[in-house]
Amino acid sequence: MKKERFCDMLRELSVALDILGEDKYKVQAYRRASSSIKASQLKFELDKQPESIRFFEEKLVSLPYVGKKIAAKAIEFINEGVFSEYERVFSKIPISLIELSSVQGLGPKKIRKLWKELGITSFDDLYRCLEDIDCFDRFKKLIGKEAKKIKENVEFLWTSKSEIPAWIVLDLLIGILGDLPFDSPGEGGVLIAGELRRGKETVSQYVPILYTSDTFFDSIIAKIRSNFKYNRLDESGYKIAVFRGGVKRDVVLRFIKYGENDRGWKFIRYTGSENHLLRLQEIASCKDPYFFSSSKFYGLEEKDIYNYFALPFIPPEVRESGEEIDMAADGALPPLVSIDDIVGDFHCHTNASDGWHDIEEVARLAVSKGLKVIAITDHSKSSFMANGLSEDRIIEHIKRIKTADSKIEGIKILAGAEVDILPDGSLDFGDDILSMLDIVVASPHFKLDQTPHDATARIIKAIKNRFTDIIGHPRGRILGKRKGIEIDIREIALCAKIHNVALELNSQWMRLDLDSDALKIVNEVGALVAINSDFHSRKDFLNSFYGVKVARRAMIDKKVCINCWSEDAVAKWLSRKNG
DNA sequence: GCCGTTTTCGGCCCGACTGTTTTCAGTCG
Repeated sequence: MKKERFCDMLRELSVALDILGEDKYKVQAYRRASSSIKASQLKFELDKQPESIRFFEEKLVSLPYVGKKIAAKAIEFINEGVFSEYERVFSKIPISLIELSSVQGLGPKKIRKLWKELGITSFDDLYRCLEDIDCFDRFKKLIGKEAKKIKENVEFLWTSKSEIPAWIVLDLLIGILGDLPFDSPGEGGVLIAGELRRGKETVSQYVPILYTSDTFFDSIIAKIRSNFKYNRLDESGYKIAVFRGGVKRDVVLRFIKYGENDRGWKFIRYTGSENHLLRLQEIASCKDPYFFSSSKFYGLEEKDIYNYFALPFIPPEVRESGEEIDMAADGALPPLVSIDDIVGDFHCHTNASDGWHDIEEVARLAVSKGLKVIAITDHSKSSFMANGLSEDRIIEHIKRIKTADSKIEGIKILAGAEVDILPDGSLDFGDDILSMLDIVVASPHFKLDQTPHDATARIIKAIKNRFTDIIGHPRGRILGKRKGIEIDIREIALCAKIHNVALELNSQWMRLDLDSDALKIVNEVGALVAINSDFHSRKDFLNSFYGVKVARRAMIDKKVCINCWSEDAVAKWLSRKNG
């Protein structure tokens, strides 16, 4: 958790220096160092021996983009909990100003203007200003014609403020618990319930956490107190202010104790959803609000309680509208994909574009995660920012992938690319290059403000390209930041089905794109689905577990999920374009 | 601030878009 905090601080520093008008390469250096340390395996633990400090410093400096100065800041941070450069900069600039950088259309220059000339120092300030006629007038004078668009973006963020992207809470909980127990209780009997257990992509600020052990609970609280500056315990739970993701969010961890006898119903009660619980009560013809705590459920496990209602166990992810209960009663719940079924990952980046590891490192990590087939899919040339590969570079890259494939045992490595879908729907590489690739993930990355009609036509055209195998993150949304394109998902799913193209559920926690509602439509139509990690760095193979939860919400069957297929089945599917 | 050297300082992923300041600054991906 210390490491994550330090990386966040470097990133905050980078944004602050940008607003203050510092050299842009210095700004970039802090940002890169933050990502580099985050992607590393380095642990932020240090005893005070000079030996171990020197060893730690050597490790830090060996990381890309980390030099002596940032290493010194890290050591200062570990010893003091903060570093002087951070304090120096944030004595000049309010920390809450950082929030404004998550508004689309506001860069460092405009943020500086808003701060210096309108006295706006936080996202809430900005929202209030835009709602006020006089203040909005001054805002328009300052910003010019883009003012209206920025106002829309602020309102989008404001309305989505009560919906916290799940990843922000997941990151927080990993920091506190070290693990994410959803299915069965972890250390101290801890089980994360609520919307996160149900795999929702955005959640409310209240996170129910169940536990049995008082000593473990005490250790968690001690950890929160020592590690979070902005926290407070009140009757609703432990409130922690999280700055991650730009806008400040209050997350409230509600700790609920359970024992041997009330475990079953508490798991059900605190997992929800409300509609699911109401439907269960309807079945029992009971209006008593304390229904679930009644003695008839004492000593029963979750599954036993469902049996009491003559139902099979209902997976948490599908407990939503209440209709799932009737489906379960009819035996109509399909077998759902599970994380253990995932043996393939068809969207992985290396340091040839914007990933952090080379081909062999990625493959070895994949082997250690139990994967049997992966696709290396670095960016194509139009993704300049991501160091996308030119035609010459991708040809060389394909050769390197083939070499790695022959060298590394226990996994099939496909030579692929994540090829940009250009605004008109054509792909960023010509047929000569596309035909050399084992697998093509076609994804939209820019010009994401098209009309629904144009955006749908763009994706449809990409599906119809005979070399396309998967449409990557079809909407291009970033949770809590960018809406992405609006597309006619039914039309796209129908087209994908005809052309035997898979639609991706990109499991990057900031994307989760397609979302579960869209996937329900894909499922109805019967098109193929790919649950991919969009691997960039070491921790990213973890992404898929939450992606799988989102897929389970949509009741995706493992038969249509290409990540569950054997190597032979994948090869057969990919060979269709040779016919 | 980092890197890679022609070892001590210059270069650092960059093209498209937008609006307006009509020649470029600001932002995005």
